[in-house]
This record gives sequence, structure tokens and C-alpha cells, in this order.
Amino acid sequence: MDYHGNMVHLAIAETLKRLPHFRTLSDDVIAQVSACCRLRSYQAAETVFMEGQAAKSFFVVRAGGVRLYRLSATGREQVLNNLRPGQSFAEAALFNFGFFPASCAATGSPTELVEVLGQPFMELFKTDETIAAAMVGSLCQRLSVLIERLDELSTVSAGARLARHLLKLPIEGTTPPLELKLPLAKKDLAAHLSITPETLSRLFGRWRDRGLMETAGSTLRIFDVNTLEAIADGDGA
Amino acid sequence: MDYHGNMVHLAIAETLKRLPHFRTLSDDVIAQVSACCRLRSYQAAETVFMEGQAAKSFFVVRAGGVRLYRLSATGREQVLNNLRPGQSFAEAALFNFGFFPASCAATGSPTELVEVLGQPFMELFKTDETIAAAMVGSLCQRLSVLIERLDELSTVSAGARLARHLLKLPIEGTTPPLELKLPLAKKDLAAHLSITPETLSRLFGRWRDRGLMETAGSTLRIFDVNTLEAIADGDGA
DNA sequence: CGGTGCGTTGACATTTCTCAACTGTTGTGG
DNA sequence: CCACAACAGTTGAGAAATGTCAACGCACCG
Repeated sequence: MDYHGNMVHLAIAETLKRLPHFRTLSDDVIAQVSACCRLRSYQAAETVFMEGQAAKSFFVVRAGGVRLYRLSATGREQVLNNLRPGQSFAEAALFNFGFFPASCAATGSPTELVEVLGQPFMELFKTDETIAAAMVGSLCQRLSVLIERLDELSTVSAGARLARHLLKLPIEGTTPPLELKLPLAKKDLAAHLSITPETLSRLFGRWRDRGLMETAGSTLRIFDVNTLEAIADGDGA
Repeated sequence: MDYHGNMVHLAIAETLKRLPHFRTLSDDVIAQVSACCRLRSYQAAETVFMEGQAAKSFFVVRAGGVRLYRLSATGREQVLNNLRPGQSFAEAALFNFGFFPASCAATGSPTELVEVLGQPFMELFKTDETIAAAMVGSLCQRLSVLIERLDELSTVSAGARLARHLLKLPIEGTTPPLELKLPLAKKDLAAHLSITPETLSRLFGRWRDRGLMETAGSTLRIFDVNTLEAIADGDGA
């Protein structure tokens, strides 16, 4: 393998190692997987694949982003998912369907994808059982997270969802002015919780007025954890 | 293997073959997997496992049902999921965590579970690559279904969700009195769509008044598919 | 300095839920 | 076979939660 190819595959390995599916694999195996991959570049709005095409690969977003969508009978575009760096997609197409069940276009420019070629990868998959175990493990985990979020979303109020989220965050300090830093911009946090930024802001405002906490930019100081936990359990609003 | 054991393993194979994870496997492989399993019976409310226990197996519901739940710090029980026959659970515990991240209790009586023993199963998993491929495929598929539902839930109105659901159902007839049968009781359909039975009833009522459809028990006759599609696309309410 | 985008706040609209009453059906025990 | 309980489904009235639209301050960046 020439010098250039080596660099490319190192870059690919770098991306793969960050992927939940492969995070637990040894460097050696990662290198083998990298050898099954190609690096591809797209401009914004460029098509990666179309619904119905034969699926011979799956993909990992390295930079930029992609949109998965389907065209309805009436020509309307229904967006299924927007993917960002570090996420993989179309595994199901490769392992299950044999064709892409949706279309895919780049959203950012430049968008760089790692294309994991199905044929050599499946060889490796059959040979090295650690890959299969790692993928099954990571898929199961994502699945349980999603299931939890799904019924949380339909069962639990916005306030309780926010409270639960906060209580999962890493906390600094042990005595009542507990301090924590939001890892996301508030608008992204809102999106994650499936609420509007306005509602998020109002929840914080309400809790601030009640003396429950204090907000300073992206750091919160929590005075009353017990009440917050009660809210997380759906008791108060 | 004695006659009785044989019967049991046939029954187990029966259950496994219906499982999405294993649906695509050959009878031969299914039989091998069955050999890794035991059949277990529980009474309603009986505990299957507790949060934190070492996970040496995963399970498939054969009859009855189970509830997965977690106990919050305050002792409140938070239900994560209710599982019915044909569903598997705790794969993640086995493949990922090594312990159960939630507790599990039977809800029906009698509840029969197939326990897939981790140790022999993992052996098989490493030996026979078709198992790994089948599991990855089925997990990916469930994942994409869930992702779709998740953002549908936060993006799309109750009416649109119902319309989408109806349009996915098998339809009888091709010319405008399109007829379809609801496979679930209306209250279960409502739960599936994360709405209340009342809202469901009102949606049907509204559409009936608009001349869009006709309801007779669990069969619907749809007169205007175009409008229904428009509603599914979020255009009208 | 002006622009752009996040966060906040207010007023208002809307969707959906909750509670309650009523109907119709089904299944059961007398 | 009937009466009655139990439950799914429907309908109405009102309340609550959340979204929408609009305005504004404020920080950051060219």
C-alpha cells in the first residue's frame, strides 16, 4: 500500500474508532475494517444514493452531514433523519433489505463519508467474531436508549423530561449549591428533549423563580435537588 | 436427548423462529440455538430478574407478558416497557453491560419465557456467522422503525400520525370505497399512537363528518384517500 | 459599527388531555 | 334466558400544556 493510501486509511480508522459500533474493537481489527473502506466527498445537496438502489455498502459520516428522506407518492419529500459526524447509517440496507429503503443527500459542504464496502466487510464480519459481538452490543444499547426516550416522550411532561435530563448530567460539588454545565446550546438541548426553545426557557425561568436553581449562561446552580427529583418523577410541574 | 426434552426444544424452536432476530435462520441453526435454551414459567407479578444482577441470559416471551421497570431513588416504580409474546429482551444486558439495567416481572399468568443461556449461545454466535448477521439485520431494522416513530411523535400531530398508520395498513378493494380492518382494538391503537382513546374517537368522528370515511366497528371504509394522504402529510387537520 | 443568531419574555392560539356521563356490547351466573 | 356487571367506545365541557408569533436585549464577529 502506498503512502497516500496509508494516510487515508489511518484517517478512516480514526473515524471508525469513534463509532459506537466499533468503539470496543482492537486497533488491529479496526485496521482490517478500515481496509474495507473508501473515503468519499460530497457537496451540499449532492445525492449519495437513491431509494431502491441495490445496497452494497453502509456509511459513516466523517464531516458535514446527510439527510435521509423518502419521496411520497405525491412527490413530497419526507425527511426521516438528519445525521451528523460520528453516526453511521444504511446498515439495515446492507444486512436486511439488500436495497436502500430511503434516499440520501449531503447537507453540509464538504461532506465526507466513510463508505464501508459490503462485500469485504461481510467477509471480515464472518471471520472475526468480535466485530459481530461489538455491533450487536452497540445496536442493543442504542435500541434500549431509544425505547426509553420513546415512551418517555409520550408519557412524561416537558418539565419532567428536562429534570430527568439534568439529573443525568455530571454534577460538580456535593453540598447544595450543586453546579452543572450544560454540554449543549440551549436550543440544541430543547431539540433533544423535543420541546421548543421558548418552553425550555420558561421552565428554567419558573424554576428560578421558585428558588430551585440559578442559571448563568450554560452553568446551573441547583439549590433544591429533592424538588427537582420530584418533578422528574412527574409529581410537580 | 430424551423424548420430553425433545418436545420442549421443538416448542422452543417454534418460538425462536417467530422472533425477528432469528426469522431468517435455517431450521438447522434454529435447532442449535434451541439447544442453548430453557423454558421457564412464571406466575403474574413473579420476578424474573432484578436490576443489577449479573446477566447470563437473555429472554424471549413465549406466552403471557413481562414488565421491565426501574426503581427510582424514591422507591417509585418507573415502567420502561411492557413486552408481549414474540418479543425478546435483555440482549443488551448480555452483549453490553454484563448485568441487568432494569428489573423484570411477569404480568400475565402463566407467563412462559424462553431463556437463552448466554454462555452456550455466545459460543454458537462466534461459530455460526449467520446468527450474527441475522441479529444485526433485525436490530438495525427495529432501530430504523423506532427512529422514525420517535421523530414522528415529536414532529407530527395526532391526526397525521393516525392517517399515516391507516395508510400503512393492508387495504381491500381498489376503487374508492376502500375497506380496511383495524388489527387492534381502538384503545390499543390509541396507545400505539400515543394518544388517548377519546382523541382517537374524535378524529374518526371528525373525518366521518367530513365524508372522508365511514366507521363500522373495526372496519373502515375510506372514501377520499387523497385527503387522508394530505392529512398524513400534515397539511390539513 | 452593523449584522446575525441565541436566549428571553409576552400575548395568544391550538392541540390534546382530563373528567364525567352515557351507550352499546359481551360475557356470566343465577 | 335474563339481569347485571364490566368494559370498550363515544361525546361534551372545560382545563392544561405546549406551540406560534412577535418583539427585544445581548453577545459575538466581521
